[in-house]
Formats: sequence, C-alpha cells, structure tokens
Amino acid sequence: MSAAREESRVPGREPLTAPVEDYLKAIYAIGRGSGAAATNEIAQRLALAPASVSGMVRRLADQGLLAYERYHGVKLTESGRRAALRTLRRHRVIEAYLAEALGYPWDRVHEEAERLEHAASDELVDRMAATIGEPEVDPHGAPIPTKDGSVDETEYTSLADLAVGASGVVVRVADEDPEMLRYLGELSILPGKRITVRSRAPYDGPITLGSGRQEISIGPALASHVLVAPLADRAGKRG
Amino acid sequence: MSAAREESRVPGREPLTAPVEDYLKAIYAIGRGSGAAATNEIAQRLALAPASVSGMVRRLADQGLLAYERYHGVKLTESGRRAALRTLRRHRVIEAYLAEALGYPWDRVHEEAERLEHAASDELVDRMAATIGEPEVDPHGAPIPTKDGSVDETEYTSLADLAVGASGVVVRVADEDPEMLRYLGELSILPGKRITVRSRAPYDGPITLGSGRQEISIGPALASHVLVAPLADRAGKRG
DNA sequence: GAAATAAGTTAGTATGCCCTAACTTTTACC
DNA sequence: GGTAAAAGTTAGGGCATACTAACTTATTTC
Repeated sequence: MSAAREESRVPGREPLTAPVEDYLKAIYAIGRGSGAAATNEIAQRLALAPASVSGMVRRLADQGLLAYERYHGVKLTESGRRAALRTLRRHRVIEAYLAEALGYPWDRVHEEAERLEHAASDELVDRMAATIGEPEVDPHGAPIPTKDGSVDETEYTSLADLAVGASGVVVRVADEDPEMLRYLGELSILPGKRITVRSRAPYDGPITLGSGRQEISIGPALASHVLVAPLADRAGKRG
Repeated sequence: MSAAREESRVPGREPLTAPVEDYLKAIYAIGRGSGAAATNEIAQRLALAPASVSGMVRRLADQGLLAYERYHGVKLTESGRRAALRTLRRHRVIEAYLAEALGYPWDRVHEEAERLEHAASDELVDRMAATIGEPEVDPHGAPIPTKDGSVDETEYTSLADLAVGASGVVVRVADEDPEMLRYLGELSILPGKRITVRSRAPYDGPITLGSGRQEISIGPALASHVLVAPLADRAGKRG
C-alpha cells in the first residue's frame, strides 16, 4: 500500500494519463507517417463524442504534444510522436509477451494489453521483450517500435487489393476484433502464410485464395483487414 | 446517486476504479480479521487528506462495500472483503511473477505491482500464478489469497518482540520500502532464514542476531518490520 | 465533569474527462 | 459561387476524486 502518493510517476515516462495515451495512439494510427488527423475520426476510433475530442485536443496542444489548428485537425509533434510510440511499444510487447510466455490466444491479447499498456513501466516492457527474445512484431504482425522510438512504417498491400494471380505473404492482420481473429485462425490466414489470389467474383464478391494445399474463399471486408507483402511472380496490385 | 455502471468490465471482476481498490486494500490491511479502520489511518496510508476519506467512505458504504458509522470508522462488508482480497491476490501474484519470471529484484516488485494490480484481469493473474507454480507467498513472504478468497491470516511475531535466546524462521518482511528491502537483502534476512536473538541492548537499543554462521546487529525499527515464526526451543515472546 | 485536544465531518472548490445542444466554419455540389 | 451537408467548436453540465477551511463529535486529561 502506497504512502507518499506524491508524483507516482512511472519510471522513464512522463505521467500521461490513460486517456491521453489513447488519444496519442489514435492520432498516430490515423496520420501514420504524415497526414493530419480529423476530429471526427479520432472521436470514432475512441468511441467518443466529437465535442470531447475538441476539448482534449486543445489541452494536448497546450502540453506540446499536438500541433492543432482549429477546424483543421491535428498532427503529433515530435514529443507527441515519441509518446505515442512508447505506448505502442508497450502495447505490442505486452501482446507478444502474453502470447509467447503466458499462452494467451491471439484473439485476446489485444484487450488485455489495452489496459496493461497504461500501467506497465518501460522497465517491465523491456524485460518482457528481452525474455521472449526481442520480437520485432506482435502476434498480429504489427511492428514493435524500438526503445529509441523507430518503427517500420512500410505500407503493405491489403489482400483486398491484390490482383488475381498475385501471390504474397501475409504480414499482418487487424488486431482488434477477436471473432475475426478466431476466424482467420481457423482459415490459418496467419502472419507468415503464403497465399495466392485465384479468383475474384465481380461486384466486390468473394475472393478465392490458394493457401498451402487448400483453397479458401473470403469476403472483401475480411480481406481488407489482411495485409500482405506481394511476391514478385506474376501480377501486381489491382487498381 | 450512483448505481450499477455497465460497460467496460474487466473479465471476472466488478469494475472498481483504482482509487476504490486502494481504499479497500488499505481498510483490509488496517482492520485485518476484525477491527474497524479509522478515517485518519486510512488517510495516512493512502497519503490523502482525512476529508477526502470521509467522502469516499460514504460512497463505498452506499455501494455496499463498507459498513460505516459516522464518527466511528468503517469495516469491510463481506462483499468489500472479497473485493479487497481479489486485489490483494492480484498484487501478490504479480509481485511473485515479476520476481520469478522476469528477474525483478525484490525491492522493486511492489511499486510495479501497485500499478498493474488495477489493470490485470483475473485471467492474467491466474495464468501468471499457474506459470510459476501457484506460489503461496509473494517475494516478501506475504500470503497470496486464493481464487476463492481465502488467506492465511496467521499473526506472526515481530522480530522486535522476540526474546533473547529465542529462535525463529523469518516468514515475512514489510514490502514497501525498497531501501529497507535492499538492506535486509544484504544482511540476508530473507523469508526462510533461521535466526536467533543473541542479545538486546537496553532502551530499545540494537538487537544482535545469530543468522547462519554470522552475527548481525539491527535496530528495533528495522526489526519491527520482520516477522518470524518462533521455534519452540528455549524462550518465547517478550513484552 | 468541563476544558483541551484529537478525530471526523461538511461545505465549497478544483481538475480531468466525458456528454448533449446549439452554433460556426469548411466542403461539396449544382 | 451560393447554399446544403458535413465537420468542428463552444457553452454548459455531470461525475469521480481530490483539496482546504471551518465546524462538530469523541476522547483525554486534570
């Protein structure tokens, strides 16, 4: 039980609140690399009212974490970007650790990490990473930022955009929806899996894939959540 | 005013906030077994103003977690006790896990656990416990409550109360002060260690101990933070 | 057992973060 | 290029938790 509640800082990090870290993560995810994040999109990702975002965004700008121009969205400052990447590192290392060291199924690591990322110190996260061999990606294939704040920001191709005949290796799947993850698991569409687009039905219809020795068929909504590294054999992207 | 709040439950636990969990832990620690907890003592443990405690205590009573009589302190209800023990289990399992699985030094597990206990799900805590073999005590020797809410509440003797000539096994040390823990570590006064009181200087002076093949001397303030299970050989308690 | 002291409470205020309702600015379209 | 729709903002509240200052109740002391 803590006496001396004083500062209660987490070692190696300014004491950002959980909501603030969530805002920064969301803004990073939206404007990855460059673009500005729209108030409405932040609100949607965080399941908040746009008005709430306006208020918070102003405070974050005052703290120097965001560059904010009224009516024109926000961008992370360098300091904001660093804070976002620290949180992202925490999140993904925790996900990887839960899966690797504690046998968590990949569809449930996200939710647990979502809470732990705000409580774990950098030291804990670094120990976790070391214990499981400094992984470079989380269980869904998302790259883990390094301690010094760099990330692989390669933009991969969505499976929904891969042309018929093209092959690729699944590098990453969206991590938030447990049901979707379980389904992808059943189909064994997992990071590392090599797949080939065999056919696409018209009007955004099902996509048929060759994957290993089996053939499977998925809808475009699902396909859009699967990112692949195209293999240079026959075809490229589809417009 | 407040009634049951819906959303965002942590699996297997009512959605208590971090402050509430801290209050319950503190109240449990104060009145362990029976007694009522005084407002001032709660305030001191949590490093809060007494007025803040009055306010919170009323709300917790409204929620059925405390029995509260104005001007006469509080006691945990059965529901409050269960909640306190869940948090305590989380705390101690996490401490044990950090030490065992991640190589944390015993003087730093407390602080980290203090934050994680509010974010970890019961499932995570149970997986941690299973992974390190269902420990019964944390690294400082404190008993870990079981999932179904029972704890060993044995009251041990403080080393400060052990009579000259008496022997005992260290079962537990206070866990909050890292510096003290490092010092105890240097002296290798650790849970499991067998010690004998060789002499006591008068006027609350230093206590000389035989411990293994060495002889060490500690002050009564430190000794009061070391709990021992007396061995029935020569003498009993003092005072 | 009354006065002094300690302990505890209420009142009023602050902060962080959220909401809805109403208003303003930007954008998109004919 | 003016107007409707979309996007964003401000105004005004609410809730949880904390604080200080002032008041009340309980306990101690002579």
